[in-house]
Amino acid sequence: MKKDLRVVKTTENLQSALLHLLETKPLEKISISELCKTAKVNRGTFYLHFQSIDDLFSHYFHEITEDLRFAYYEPYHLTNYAIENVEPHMVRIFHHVEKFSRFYKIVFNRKAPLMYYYDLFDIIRAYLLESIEEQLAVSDSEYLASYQANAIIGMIIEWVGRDFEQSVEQLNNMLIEFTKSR
Amino acid sequence: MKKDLRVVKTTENLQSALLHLLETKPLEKISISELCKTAKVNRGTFYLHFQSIDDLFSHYFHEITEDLRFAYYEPYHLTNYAIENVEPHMVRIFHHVEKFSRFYKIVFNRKAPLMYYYDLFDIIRAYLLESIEEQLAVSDSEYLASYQANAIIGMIIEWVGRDFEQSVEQLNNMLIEFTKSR
DNA sequence: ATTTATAAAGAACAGTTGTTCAATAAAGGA
DNA sequence: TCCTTTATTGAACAACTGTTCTTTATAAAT
Repeated sequence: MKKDLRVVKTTENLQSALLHLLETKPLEKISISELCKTAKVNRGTFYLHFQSIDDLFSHYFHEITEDLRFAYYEPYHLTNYAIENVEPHMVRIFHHVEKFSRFYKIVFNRKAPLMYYYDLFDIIRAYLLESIEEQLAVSDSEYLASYQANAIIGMIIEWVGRDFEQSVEQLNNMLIEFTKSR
Repeated sequence: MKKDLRVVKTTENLQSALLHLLETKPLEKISISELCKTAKVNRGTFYLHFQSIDDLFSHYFHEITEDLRFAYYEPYHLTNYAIENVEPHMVRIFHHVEKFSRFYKIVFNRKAPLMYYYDLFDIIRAYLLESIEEQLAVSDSEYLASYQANAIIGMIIEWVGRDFEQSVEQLNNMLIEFTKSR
């Protein structure tokens, strides 16, 4: 069951129109009308696929996070989930964020909805949950995963707020330091 | 220089109208028109003080977080900032969130803007920053504060997602456990 | 290649948004 | 108390939103 080519075409048009408009103005100032005009898509058609600009961006951002979900998945599995080997895994997270820094500035904007945040959170949390599980009670390890995942995002928030002035290596070294003794 | 009574009156009316409407529908479905109608405030007047429903809620939520900022401030200072005494301080955070659970469900909603999140984040981060500072480089301790503050919020996210099924004591015990060895 | 299914366009609707303006009302200062 | 200042109102505006409907176009299935 493959997708109707017409749907593929319109969603692609909408997506690239969004990227184009993002070069000139912030996400929250892009109206659906304007977007459809630049995408040459009828406004009613937009609502057939998305319910808001945020929803459209969310779909696009989900594609970005696939870079984290899949491209970085294999190398981690090679490390046998040992806690000592969390390091290279986390380097990849910071590297990924830097690679798409333009979009992470949008994701962590005060006016951005939490939906993007949760997309990132869920991925990191799932990674960490795989390397926990053993000794703790189930709900405790779920809380630990959320604790650790969000801690890392805390560093990313700080990083974005400082406009990426630190290097990926510095971020990684700090993370190693922080997880060591607290 | 005290505030104009008319301003106090209208903002109070808008705020209580918002609380009233929140009993019947989610935040994102409340329109400015509807709000102004129930508050008996002219729509143009709304824009004199706020720029959106989110902005109004943000102001209200800021009042809620004062419960965390001030009411819980003194007891913490009495403990001399010792790391061992972070415990009672953190109990207060979870207690505060439970006390205003109705609003924290709104704050952590997928469609809610990050502005509320940052309000909470900044408070917890400021608390933690006070108890760090000593041995680390300045930027490192800022990153550590963000790391730890957001870790705690990670637990809150998990807690809200589970509709507060764990007790404040359980949350606190887990936090003690997590900060001990990682 | 023709038929069938359905996506997209186009047009229309009431309601919302953000803004501006002159007129009015109400608060604060002397 | 009177005067001055300024917050609020009410009305109007174009633009945007969310939705529905019919018609047209285009992909998929046979």
